[in-house]
Amino acid sequence: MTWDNRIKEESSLLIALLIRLRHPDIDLNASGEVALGFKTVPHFSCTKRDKGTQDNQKEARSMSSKKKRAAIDLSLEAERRRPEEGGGGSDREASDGAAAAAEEDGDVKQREGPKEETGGEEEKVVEVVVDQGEDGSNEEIKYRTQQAEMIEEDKQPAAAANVDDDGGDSDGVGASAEEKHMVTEATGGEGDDGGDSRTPMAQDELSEMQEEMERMKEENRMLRRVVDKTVRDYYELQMKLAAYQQQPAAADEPKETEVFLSLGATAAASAGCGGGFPEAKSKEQAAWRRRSVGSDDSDGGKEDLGLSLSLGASSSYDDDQKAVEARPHDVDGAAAAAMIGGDGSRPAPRGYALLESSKVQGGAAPAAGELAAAGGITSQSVNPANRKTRVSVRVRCQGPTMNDGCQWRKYGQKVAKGNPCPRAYYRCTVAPGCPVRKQVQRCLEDMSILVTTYEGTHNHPLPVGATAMASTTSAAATFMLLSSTTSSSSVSDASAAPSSSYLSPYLLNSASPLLMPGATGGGGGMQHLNLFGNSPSSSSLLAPQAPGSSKYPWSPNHPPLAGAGGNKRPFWSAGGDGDKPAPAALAENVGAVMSDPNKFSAAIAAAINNFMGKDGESSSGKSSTFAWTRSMDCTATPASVPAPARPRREPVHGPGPHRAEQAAKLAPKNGCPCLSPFSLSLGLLLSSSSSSSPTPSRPRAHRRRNPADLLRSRIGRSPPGSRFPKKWQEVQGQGGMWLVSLDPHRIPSLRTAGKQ
DNA sequence: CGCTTTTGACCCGCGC
DNA sequence: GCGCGGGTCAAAAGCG
Ligand SMILES: [Zn+2]
Repeated sequence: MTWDNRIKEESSLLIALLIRLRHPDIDLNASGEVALGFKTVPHFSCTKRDKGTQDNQKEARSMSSKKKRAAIDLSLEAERRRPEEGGGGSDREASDGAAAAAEEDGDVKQREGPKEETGGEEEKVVEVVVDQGEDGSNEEIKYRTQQAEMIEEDKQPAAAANVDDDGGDSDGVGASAEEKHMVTEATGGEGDDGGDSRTPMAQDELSEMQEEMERMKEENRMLRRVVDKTVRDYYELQMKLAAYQQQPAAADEPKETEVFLSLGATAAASAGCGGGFPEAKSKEQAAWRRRSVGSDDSDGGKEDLGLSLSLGASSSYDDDQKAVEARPHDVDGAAAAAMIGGDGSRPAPRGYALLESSKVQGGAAPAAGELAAAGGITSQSVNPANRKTRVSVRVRCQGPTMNDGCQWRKYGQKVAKGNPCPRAYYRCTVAPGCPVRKQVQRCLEDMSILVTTYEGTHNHPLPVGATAMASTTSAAATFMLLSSTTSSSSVSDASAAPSSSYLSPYLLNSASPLLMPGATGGGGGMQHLNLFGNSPSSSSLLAPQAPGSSKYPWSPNHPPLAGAGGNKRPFWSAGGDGDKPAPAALAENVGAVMSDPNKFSAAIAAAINNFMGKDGESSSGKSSTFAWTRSMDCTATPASVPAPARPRREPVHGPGPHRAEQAAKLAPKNGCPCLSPFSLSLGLLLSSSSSSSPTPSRPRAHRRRNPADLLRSRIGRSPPGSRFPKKWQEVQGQGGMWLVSLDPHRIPSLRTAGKQ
C-alpha cells in the first residue's frame, strides 16, 4: 500500500519537526530536509554540534573527533558555529523527541554511547539518523548521545555497545528505556581515564549529571506522552483516511474549491491584487476584502517575527455578514500571534499572511490542490460548475515567478482588465498530461506581490520541493473544507473525501502536539497559532532556548529550490547544495522557514492540525479562516517577465514538426500513468475536468486578425523591479532576498476582486 | 536539437 | 445576438 509508504515518509518529516522544535540549535541540512516526507531520499541524518569542525556524519558517528561538537551535521551543510554549552541536555531532548517520534513508525534502533565529561575536551554529540529504505518500508532511527572525549576510533564500537559501562548513572536511563531509548551518562570513558572519576570534582560532575538525568527523565516522560498522543493521532488519522478513501468518488457534487494563499502580504493592500481565476471574484470576496483591509490594528512596538497562523471560524461563507465580521479577528490574531521574541537587538521583520477559507456553495470540492508554495490560503468553493481546486498564493516576491518546486511552462499571457500587469498562464510540465495550471499576476496595488493561482490537481507525484507544500496546501484546503463540511452541509462530506488523500497524516496529526502552536484564543472564535512556539502557552513542550542564541527550530541554510518556472534543475535535488552558513539572524531564520517549502508547510500543517484537533469537531457550521504570512523566496526568472512587444514573424502555415511534438506532449492521456497514492484525487479530478478534454490539436482555420483581440492582447509591462513599499523589509536570505513586512497590522485582503 | 517563451488569434461564457 | 473579457492555442522565436 503506497499510503503506508507515504505515512512513513511523513513520519520522517515529523521527526525533523521534533528536532527543530525541541532543539532549535540543530540544523537540518538539505538532505535531511529532503528526506523528510519524501521517499526519494531515504536517508536522513543530523548531528548536533556545539562547535567544531565536524564535517561529516561518518566522522561524527565514529567519534573520532575530539572537538566539541554540537551542530547538526549534515554532509552537505556548511559549518556553523555557536557558543558552546547547553548542548548536552537539550541535545538529548531533541534526540529523544526525534527518536520517540520515529518510534511510531516501527523500528527504532538506538544506540547509546557513553557520556563522558572531562574538563578540557568534552564531546557532545547527538546523532540522529533516520534510515529509510527506498520503499519507505525500512526505517531505522539511530540515536546516540555522547558527551565525552572520545579516545580512539577503534574503541567506539565498543562504547556504543556498552551502555552501562561506568558508575551507576545508568539508572536515569530507565525511563527512556521504556521507549526503547536509553540515554546513558557515564563519567568514565572506556576505561581510558577512569582513574579520576572518583575525585570530588568528579563527584560534583556526577551529581550534576544526575540532575541532568532527572531532567532527562522528565523530558522523557513528556516525550513519551507526546509520542503516545502522536501515535494515537496517527492511528486516528489512518482510520479517517481509510474512511475517506472508501467514500465513493462519485459522491462528489460538482463543486469548485478555491484556495487562496496569501504570502507575505502584510501591509500591502492586497485589495488591489487580483489575479485569480475568474470565478473567484465575488461580492462576498469583495466584502471580505474590505473588512480585512480595514482591520488593521495596532501593535506597534513589538517586533515579531514569526510565522503566525490564525484560525478563525466563521459561519458559512454564504452568510456574508457573519463571515465579514469574523475577518478582523483573523487579522488581529495574526498580529498577536507568533511572537518570536528573543532577539531584540535586531529589528525583526515580520510577515503575515492571510489564509482564508470559506465556502460559498456549501459544498466542498472534491480535492484540494496540491499546489505549490504555501502562504496564506484561502479556500472557497465558488462555482459549482467547476470542480477544480484552486489555490491562490500571494508572495512578496521580486522574481517573476515564485518557486514552488514544480516545473511550469508558460502558455499564455494576457492583460487582465483591472490590472495593467499581465497575467501569465503556466502549465505543469512535470508530467505529460498533467492538467495543473497556474496563473501568475502581479498585484496591482503592490507590485511586489505576486499572486499565483493554481488550478487542478497533478496526475503525478510531486517533486520533492513541491510535495510538502502541496500536501500542506491541500491539507489546509482540505481541512477547511472538512471543517466546514463536517458540520454545515450534508452534501459535502462525501465530496471532501478525495481531497483527504492529500493530507499527510503525520503532519496533520502528529505534529501538532509538538509544534504546539500557542493557541491564544482570539476573539470571536478565533484561534491564533504560534508556530514558533514562543507563546507562553506553548512553551511547555519546547526546550528552553538559550537567551542569546537566537536560534529557531527552523534553521536557515536551506537554499530554496531553484526557480520553478523554466528551471531545469531536477526538482528532486531539493537544495542539497551546501550553502554558506548564514548567520542565525532572526530575520533570516524566518526567511528560511518561509522559504523552505518543507519547513513552511510543516509549520502550516502543524498549525492546521492543531486547529483541527481543537476545533475540528466543534466547528460545525463554520468555515475557517487562517491567517499567516510568509516571505517567500522567488526565483528570478527574467524571461518570464512580460517584455515589450517585439517584431514577430508572420504566421506560418501547416503544422511543423514542432507543433506535432507539442501536440503530442500536450495531448491528454486519459490515464494517469503514475498515480501516487496522494495523487489519486488528482486523477479523479482530472476526469471531471473540462479543460483537460482530449482534443489534442484541433485544426484551426486561418486566423484572422481581430483588432479588438489585438488590443486586448498583451501589453508590455515594465519590469516590476525594484522598489518595494517601505513596510517591507528586504532581508538577505539564502538564495535571494526575502521580503518581510514590518507592518504586521494590516493583513491584506486576499483578493482584489473585480476592482476594475 | 529540445525545450520554453512569446504573442496574435481563437474559443467561449457571461451580461446586456 | 453582440461585445467583452478571460483563457487557451500554437506558430515562431529564443535559449542553452
Ligand atoms: Zn503536475
